[in-house]
Amino acid sequence: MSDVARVAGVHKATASRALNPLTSGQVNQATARRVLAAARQLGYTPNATARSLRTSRTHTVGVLIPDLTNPLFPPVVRGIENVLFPRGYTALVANTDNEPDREAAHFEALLGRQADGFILATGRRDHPLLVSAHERGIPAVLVNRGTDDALYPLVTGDDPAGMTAAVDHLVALGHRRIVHLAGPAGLSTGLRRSQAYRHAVAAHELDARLVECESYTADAGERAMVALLTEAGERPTAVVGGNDLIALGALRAIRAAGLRCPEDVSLTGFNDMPFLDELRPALTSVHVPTHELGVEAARLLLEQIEGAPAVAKTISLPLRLVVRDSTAPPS
Amino acid sequence: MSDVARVAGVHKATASRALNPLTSGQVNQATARRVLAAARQLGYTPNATARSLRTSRTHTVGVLIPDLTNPLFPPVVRGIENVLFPRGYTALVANTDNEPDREAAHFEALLGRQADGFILATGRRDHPLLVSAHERGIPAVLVNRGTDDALYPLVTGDDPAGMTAAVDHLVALGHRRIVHLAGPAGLSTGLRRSQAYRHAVAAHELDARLVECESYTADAGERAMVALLTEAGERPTAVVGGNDLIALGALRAIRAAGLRCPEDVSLTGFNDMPFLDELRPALTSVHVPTHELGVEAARLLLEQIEGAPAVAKTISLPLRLVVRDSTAPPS
DNA sequence: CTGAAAGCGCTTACAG
DNA sequence: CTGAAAGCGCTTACAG
Repeated sequence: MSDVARVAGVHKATASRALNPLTSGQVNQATARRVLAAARQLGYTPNATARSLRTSRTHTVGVLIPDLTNPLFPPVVRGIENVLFPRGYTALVANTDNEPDREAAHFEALLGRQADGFILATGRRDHPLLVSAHERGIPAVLVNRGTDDALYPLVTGDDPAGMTAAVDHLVALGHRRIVHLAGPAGLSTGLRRSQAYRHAVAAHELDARLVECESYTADAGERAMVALLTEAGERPTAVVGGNDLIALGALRAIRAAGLRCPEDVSLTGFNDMPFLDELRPALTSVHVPTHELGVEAARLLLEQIEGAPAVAKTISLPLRLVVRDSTAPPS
Repeated sequence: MSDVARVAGVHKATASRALNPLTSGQVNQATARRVLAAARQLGYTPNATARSLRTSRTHTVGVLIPDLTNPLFPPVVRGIENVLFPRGYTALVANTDNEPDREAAHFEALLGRQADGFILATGRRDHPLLVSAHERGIPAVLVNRGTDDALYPLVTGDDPAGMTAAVDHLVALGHRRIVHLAGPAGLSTGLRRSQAYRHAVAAHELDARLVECESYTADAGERAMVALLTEAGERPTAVVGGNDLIALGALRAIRAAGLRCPEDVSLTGFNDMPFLDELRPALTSVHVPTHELGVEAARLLLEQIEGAPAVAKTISLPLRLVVRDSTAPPS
């Protein structure tokens, strides 16, 4: 920047003002033009590090997700990026694998890099990191998964409505024995969907039957379904997966047991991850607007960074059931 | 840090030396312990911004990918992160959507943030950005897709070997009319795989027949397959997709035409993206070790950042054909 | 409208 | 082994 100032024949303070859109009004138009020209000529790129040190704003936000490899998260991250980038922010994405140590290590690293705020999509319902962040006045927003103590805004899908839509659909098809392969109760989505399932079946005066999976994975879903199929008692005619991966695992177990979907067992997923359409049978699922989740979270975070207080409100985005080929009337 | 120094009763220069593992040897052990204790007590986190300004190293690398939502890239990014994070680096991931303007804008933004280096997985074979980066001595590594001018190291799958394995497999099953639904020739993978396809069929003294798709998407694959099926001449008995998405689109078109896979048309993909196993038929594909690609790229970048020259070598990782249910002898 | 000066929080050659 | 000082590249109150 000193070079730019010299070429333009002004003091570097003036160059700084001319180059910053917010302060360029304080500078004579002709002078500003000269500075801009000099900057272009020299191929000048402002040093964001120096700027940050001076202003104590890095225009950087930390995004903590469990695992980028889970198809739920890439669209969330893109939604976040799409609102952040045009406003001059960049996202530092870190994968925690739902391990508290990794999460804490990344959180510390991001704090050291002076992130202006955080978006957390990580799972546990109980979250010591957040308490200390809140005490320190650090802006943050939660996506998809809440914590028991509401300290920060949460952007999430309307899981109860989505779960109700899935159960109602199965009941309308004529199913009476509808089992829920639930996500871990230690995750807020797992708990919330399980509760919604109980309410939904109760509303139809059906019995709740629920198997908790160890994790939101196909393998866990397969194990749970195998266990369910070897249990005594009448076989269920419909299974509601806690998410799509659990449903995929259940599908494997259904086939391995020599059963057909949807003829013998109807099956629904949750999240509507990509390529469900290409499966045979194409999987009925509850669509979650993941991109919009990211967009809303980024907006709320930006508001906080710009001074709005961290209100622990919840923003629920509507979900919709996408009916495909894995659900049919019981035979 | 001044606070830490005061509490420990030393000058901040000494505190700085004690806190940095590389310089803590220069400090009396007892003094160092006092500083560490003070830092812990105050909950001190070093300000990476200030450090960067002083050392002109941000421990940050820019990762430019086309689209995080393409299942090829998340594992690459995780591989990158897995080597970067333990070494104190973080990745700034940006999506370019293969648009030159977006790419240039992100590149500029990352340069302004003083990224220590770049990993580029973006597509075009011709790349003005890279030329200017190279002139400026900026460390960089390419992943998966190379450029025509070799300026930087490239880490990629051994596409020719993968393509040859796919064609050989189909020939061994008895296929003679094998078509390639190619990726765009403007992308280096598209060109490279097409060439390998031509060589592979020529080696079996078969005619090459190739349809170029507009992009690496299911829709483009579907359009290309529809066009192919409406052409005059003998219908092919096997189709080699330029990637899995193209193959998925081809599968749609095959079905829409009332044909069965693999009975009427055998089909292979490329990349072996997640969940191909769950498709019916499960798709035969060439497995690309995406995580390893990211790991190797990050290693090479770190070497450059630490002073190694940017040698334009190519590192080819082995690929292997995963045979599933979408390929069978012609009927 | 512009300049001169101070300072953001570190690191590191230079003395001692 | 430790301290005092300079400086990384910006921004911004304060004068003029």
